[in-house]
Amino acid sequence: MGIPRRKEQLTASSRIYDILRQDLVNGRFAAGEKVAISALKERYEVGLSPLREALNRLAAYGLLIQENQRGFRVPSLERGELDDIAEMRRELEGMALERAIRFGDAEWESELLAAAHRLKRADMAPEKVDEWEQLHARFHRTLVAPCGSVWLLRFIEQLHDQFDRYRRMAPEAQEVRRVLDAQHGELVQLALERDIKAARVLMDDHIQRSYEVALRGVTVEVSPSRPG
Amino acid sequence: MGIPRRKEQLTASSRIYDILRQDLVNGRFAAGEKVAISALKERYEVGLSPLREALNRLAAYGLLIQENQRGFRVPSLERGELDDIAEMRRELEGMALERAIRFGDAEWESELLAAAHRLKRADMAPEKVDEWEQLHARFHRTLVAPCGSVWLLRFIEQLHDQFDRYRRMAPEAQEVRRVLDAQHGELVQLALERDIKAARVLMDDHIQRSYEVALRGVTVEVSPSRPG
DNA sequence: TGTAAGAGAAAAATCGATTATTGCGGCTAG
DNA sequence: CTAGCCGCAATAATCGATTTTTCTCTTACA
Repeated sequence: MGIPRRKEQLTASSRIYDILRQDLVNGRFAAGEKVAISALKERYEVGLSPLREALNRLAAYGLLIQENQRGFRVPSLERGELDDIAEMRRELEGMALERAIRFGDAEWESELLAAAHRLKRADMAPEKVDEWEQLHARFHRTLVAPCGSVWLLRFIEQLHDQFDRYRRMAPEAQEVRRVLDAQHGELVQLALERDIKAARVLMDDHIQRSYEVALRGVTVEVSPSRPG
Repeated sequence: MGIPRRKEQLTASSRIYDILRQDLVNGRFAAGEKVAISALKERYEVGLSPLREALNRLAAYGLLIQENQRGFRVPSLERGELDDIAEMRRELEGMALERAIRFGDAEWESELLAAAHRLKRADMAPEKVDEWEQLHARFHRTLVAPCGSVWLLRFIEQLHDQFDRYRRMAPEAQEVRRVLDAQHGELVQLALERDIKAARVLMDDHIQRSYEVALRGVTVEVSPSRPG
């Protein structure tokens, strides 16, 4: 099955880009930290050129901050920025969901059910959290996929990556997590019923609750010893 | 006046990035064309490393398409994509304008009047068109600047660059141009009056008319000899 | 006449070394 | 003391050369 296309030969740049993007989103770099290029070079066993190309891409994407003549930094976590990201997620994902429900066909319904099922079944044990995150991201992508705008999808993806940096820094919130997981199922339900209005309301609530979880990662950051 | 900040020392990468971005937006590369890296190297008198870093950034930004192991291409101009870009501009700039009118202060009003005036006074002679484009972009930026969301502004900027690629490819449309220019003044008027609803309607119309101009650049592309 | 294989050229990607800039310490003049 | 300046070490940026992959053209064979 599938087109017998030539095997997609990845470059070192693209490989390291994917890895770094994951690691940044998953909070494996301290927020605000300076990126030591030569350290990364060893840590990921890659040459300078592909590494720098990957860093340049990540900066253009918004997961790193580039300062001329002084390299790259991991963006710090700011409450104001999280507010902005969450607000934009509400706006754009709401818009996309509405369109997806309007345009999505039977094939979409199947994929949506499948994605939701896989996510529900997935193990959330600490060592399998990366896998769960993949399925979670995929579910949300599937939900809005048939919205008809590649640019809208692109922006949403970008915002998701930004948002997840905050969420993954925050402490676990089991009670809220249960509610959020249940909402995934409800979103599918409303999508299949083509209830645009209710779906938007639920999506808003879903993002709002996620936001409140993510927020705990920011406010906790304030050190009690330093008044800054 | 201004903070006595250290002089921002540009890197070769950043310099070439700015230049290429301009040239891409202004249509100085044929749509769909393959980017010959070594040709650019000579054309812009820059080394391979900074050039490649700039190209990587541009691809992440969406002004180039990167294909592993076979370099970079200039995106082709597709009607469907222009539709998407224009639609998103309407949505996002409408949203941003509404917020800007709500949050903008007196300082904003001054800057807006100034930007509109500079644009109106600007010469549109063919050899000064780059300057006019700068002022035009700046006017639209100023209009939505106080919307309160850096991400929204970022997306709008990106869409503007995409949109302008199409618009600058299209043949001149003097009559429509006059209407569009007049609308700039009317937008300022409505912004100062804080008439959110009317401003959004006008912005929608403004983008729609610009879209229709830009569209002429796409449909003309179709060769009469080939029926595809 | 069509298809596949392969050599050689062209282009992309990467490496290793070099150059330029910044950041930090100590030193000195006021 | 403290502000400012020098020089050194660390780091970022860039260069030139090399390796790897793709592209193109030719030839062989069915």
